[in-house]
Amino acid sequence: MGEESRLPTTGYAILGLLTFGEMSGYDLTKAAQGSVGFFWSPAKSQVYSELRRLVSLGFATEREVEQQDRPDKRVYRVTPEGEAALREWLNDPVVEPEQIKSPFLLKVFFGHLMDREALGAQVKEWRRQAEDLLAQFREIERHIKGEEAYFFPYLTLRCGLAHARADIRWTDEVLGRLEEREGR
Amino acid sequence: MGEESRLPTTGYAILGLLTFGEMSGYDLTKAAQGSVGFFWSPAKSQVYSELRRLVSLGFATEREVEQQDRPDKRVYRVTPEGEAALREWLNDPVVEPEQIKSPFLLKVFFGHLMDREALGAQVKEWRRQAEDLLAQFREIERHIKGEEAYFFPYLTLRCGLAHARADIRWTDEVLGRLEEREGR
DNA sequence: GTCGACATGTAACCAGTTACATGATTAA
DNA sequence: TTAATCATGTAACTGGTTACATGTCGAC
Repeated sequence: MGEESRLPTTGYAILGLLTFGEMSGYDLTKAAQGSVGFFWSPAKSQVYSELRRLVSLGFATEREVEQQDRPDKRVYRVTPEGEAALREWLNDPVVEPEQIKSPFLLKVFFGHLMDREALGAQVKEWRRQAEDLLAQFREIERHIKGEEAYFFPYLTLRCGLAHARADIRWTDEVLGRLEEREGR
Repeated sequence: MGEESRLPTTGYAILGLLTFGEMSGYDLTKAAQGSVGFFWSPAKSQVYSELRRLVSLGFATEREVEQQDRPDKRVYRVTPEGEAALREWLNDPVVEPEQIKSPFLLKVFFGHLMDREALGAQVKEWRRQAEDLLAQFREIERHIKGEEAYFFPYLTLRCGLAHARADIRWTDEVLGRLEEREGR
């Protein structure tokens, strides 16, 4: 016991989603998109291969479901061992820092090599995207705010909201500084 | 011309850093850590293999430098073609959304499966890390604020500052909500 | 009747990580 | 003299992405 064979994080994400009920790979991919996808988004092929591993480790069970209208599917369910492994990971006190990949910030960093208008346009586009996200988050908030069942997801949503707002304010600051610099 | 053979983003990151001067793979890795590393951090082996590709594409040139005290090294320089490719990428109006991987937020999302104290402790650790980052950013800001040469890097720094502050505020909110919930 | 969205998954590839290798210098 | 850090890089592995495959249903 304590056989610490750390899964890739995607594995835990899947186990976590499976605690909400039996799902197929397709279901999981969809479920992720609308929830944890904002801070953890596995590709679908990744979901499928990870599911195979979870089964082989005894962390999930597989069941074939035949359908008439649609392709047959395999649905998965967490086992007690799977949930134990998940809990162990969750309670592990090590807090990995988040990792960000932002091609856009990279471009800004090298802004001196960009055309003036190209940079301005991209910053504005970035702002638009942040506003889109913010609207999406607000919409979700309307639905889950105050719902005890969504207490923890709501916390992560609040984080998303804070970041989207910070991004919008930042783009305004940048646009201001660029204009001011133009004047010099 | 316009031979659009899109490099992986790491390739552009390296080309960008090389515009500041001739560097070895080791130098590049170090340089990235203190600057673009906050939003784009290639592993060193990735830097080396990408350099090989850049040379083979004619985007960089390689030069052997012998040293007595230390291992010999190969230093790299951008070619005009390399800079052109970089500029093309920079000016391309497509703005890719940033991608975030946050095992921590994933844990919070599944907080209902965590032990009370474990969650609290990890949120506090998260806050600590955000404060560390904030301090680091403030220190960098002291050095580069107002320096025209660092105008664009400074913009990205401002983004980092905004995010670090948002994270700290968010953790405080979370801690508050957790406590309040405890009472119920 | 064709085109896009829903539904389910596999295979091939590549980006990126971890582990390995090696030697010199400095601090304890 | 042993360990840690600087300095430079390669090899082996794996997580994750893109492209491929296939069939149904609804909309136009």
